[in-house]
Amino acid sequence: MTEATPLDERKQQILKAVVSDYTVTGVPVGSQVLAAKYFIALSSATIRNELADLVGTGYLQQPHTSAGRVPTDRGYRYFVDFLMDAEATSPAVRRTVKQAFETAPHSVEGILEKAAMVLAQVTENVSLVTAPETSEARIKHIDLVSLESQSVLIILVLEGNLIKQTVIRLERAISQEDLSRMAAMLNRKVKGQTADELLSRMGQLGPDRDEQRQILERVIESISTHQAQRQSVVLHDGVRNLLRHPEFVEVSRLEELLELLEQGAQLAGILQQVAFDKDVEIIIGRENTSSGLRECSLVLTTYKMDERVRGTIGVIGPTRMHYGQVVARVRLVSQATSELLGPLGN
Amino acid sequence: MTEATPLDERKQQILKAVVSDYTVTGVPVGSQVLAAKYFIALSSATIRNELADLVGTGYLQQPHTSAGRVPTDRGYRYFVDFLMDAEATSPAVRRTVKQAFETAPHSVEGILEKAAMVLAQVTENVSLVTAPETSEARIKHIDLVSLESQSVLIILVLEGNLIKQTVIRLERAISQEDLSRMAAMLNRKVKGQTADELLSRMGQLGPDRDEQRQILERVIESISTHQAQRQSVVLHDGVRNLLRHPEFVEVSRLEELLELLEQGAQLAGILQQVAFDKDVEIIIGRENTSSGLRECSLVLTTYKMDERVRGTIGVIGPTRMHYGQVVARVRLVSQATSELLGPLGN
DNA sequence: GTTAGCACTCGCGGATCGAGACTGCCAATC
DNA sequence: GATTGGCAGTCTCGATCCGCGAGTGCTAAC
Repeated sequence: MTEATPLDERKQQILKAVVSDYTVTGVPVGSQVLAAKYFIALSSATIRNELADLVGTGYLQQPHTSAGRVPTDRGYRYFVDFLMDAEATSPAVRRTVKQAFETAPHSVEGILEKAAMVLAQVTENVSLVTAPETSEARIKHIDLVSLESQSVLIILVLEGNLIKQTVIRLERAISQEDLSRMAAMLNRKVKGQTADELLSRMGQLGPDRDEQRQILERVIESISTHQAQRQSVVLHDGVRNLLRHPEFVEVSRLEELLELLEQGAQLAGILQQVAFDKDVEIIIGRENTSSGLRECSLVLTTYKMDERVRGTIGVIGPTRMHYGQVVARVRLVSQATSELLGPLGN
Repeated sequence: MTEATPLDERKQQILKAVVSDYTVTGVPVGSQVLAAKYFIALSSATIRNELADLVGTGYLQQPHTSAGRVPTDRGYRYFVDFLMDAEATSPAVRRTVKQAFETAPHSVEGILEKAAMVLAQVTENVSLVTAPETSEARIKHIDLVSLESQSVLIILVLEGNLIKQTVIRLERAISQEDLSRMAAMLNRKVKGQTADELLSRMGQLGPDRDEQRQILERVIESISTHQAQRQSVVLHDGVRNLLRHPEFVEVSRLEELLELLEQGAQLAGILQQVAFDKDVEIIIGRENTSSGLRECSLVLTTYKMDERVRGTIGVIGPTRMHYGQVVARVRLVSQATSELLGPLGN
């Protein structure tokens, strides 16, 4: 592309009109349509001149010589950065979101699943939600259950009623009574701390308490490995929505995207890089490092729990999407999710 | 269709050849191909006569006058009932399955997720797995965790380390110490019983133990509602595999199917009807009651846990699938899953 | 700077056509 | 009576062609 060119007012308005029209019709926008629908004071010839400039500076492109204009990634970028109107979400959408969350269970996972579902529904795209960071989540409760022989099931309740489980094998069999006593003791020591804190205080348990120490080590390990596992999983919903978009009649694009979604790891990497301080982050087309997302855009934000940012939530769709609306709805669902997760924090 | 016509040996062989060839090539099979590849002793004219008969009796059809023959649903049915060879699974596939399960966690959910994943992989179709029946699952452990104010988190460990959680609100606040005592008591009473059994013995807790009774009621309720919820969810994986099948270049078919998968309830109904006594059940094309599955086949079997049948596992794919291979692989994964779930039973 | 006019380009959809693949049928053959 | 070779007929598929319409770029006039 060429260097950043400041656009004069009229060029901005024309770019805005092209993006707006194209996102709803899906058809390349011609000079006559623009003159008739958006710029009655101007002739199509004038607009043609401006369009030619916008093509020259890389904000627009033509699929072929005698077609209308289509925004480039750069055009979309300019649009979302400077031209996009702040849109209010309609009452119908707010109601949909509210109702969806009313039936959500009292657990982080349940709420996030609902969030993914309703976000896909209201944006008509694929929703993405990362699992929350747990390494600094406070431990609420620990329980030990005796299984057969020397196996013990460790149940860990974290903030947000997030439950983790691991099975460990001990060197000798321990009765359920002993395990319960041990669990009670662990609870007193451990409650309200994070895995990180625990790790640094491991020394306080003397070497005499061998089994307790062993279990505690596994508890910490369980938190962090679960963390690693979960981070490569991205909840998503609404793949069927993509099929309605004409850009996916070619199945090959869909295939790349599905691969990304079903394996998850690469996608998780992208979502993790979302700046936690920004409001809503938009990644357009080739701005994506992943080639499968060449013609897709991501609209991402974060959700909070207990006043801290804990994960990413957003949508993925074709670059030709109604950014204003999608941004508003992603923000809405993110806020609703955070509100719902809040009271689970303690 | 016409009445059931017994097929003579040669017609059977021809039907078998048509199905076999069509499932691998995807192209309607002509008389010359059949004569050259499968029946060198016969002329194409003879085969044409036979083919015409098979069309007349409804086992085959022609897409148009000058095309080869394609099996009808009835043809596939005859094939899988009488003609299909028992196929052995290749060592490579066995290894894939084994390796996949080696990294599975020690919980029902984790194992079933892995099963869905690997089944999709080895059959190159979409895998389906229902959650296990829990109404007659034995309770292993109960734990009560005090949340803020009067809320209590009930954690329930069932057979197979299946964990369920619910939050309830009590009429008065109870300390964690009291809750722990109550949990210990509940554990003694409840351990090893099923929800059904508990329900019938509710009377044994006197009315004086009001809170205990209330909690117990919620425990039972939690098992059964979770049951209802879970039953409308069908684990699945491998949607991307479908895109490789030429029958899904038309996106509309895919859309119907995705809708079925993402909502789940209807599909769950179908899967539940799988006869638990049969080995592998195959449902072909229009034999499906659901219109979205008109051109799909299901290959289903069950998995066991603790010697009892607990759920359904299988795949969904286009009617044109390699039934012999798919059946063998579904069976393999089902057995591996059952073996892995077995030791979790106690 | 704006505009009307005009020649030009190009994609799209429909029509046409020939090649190729199979079939069904008939008459000859075993 | 079953089987077979031959042959005319049918139909799809892909390539090609063509005209329409949409839209452009350019030029000259305002």
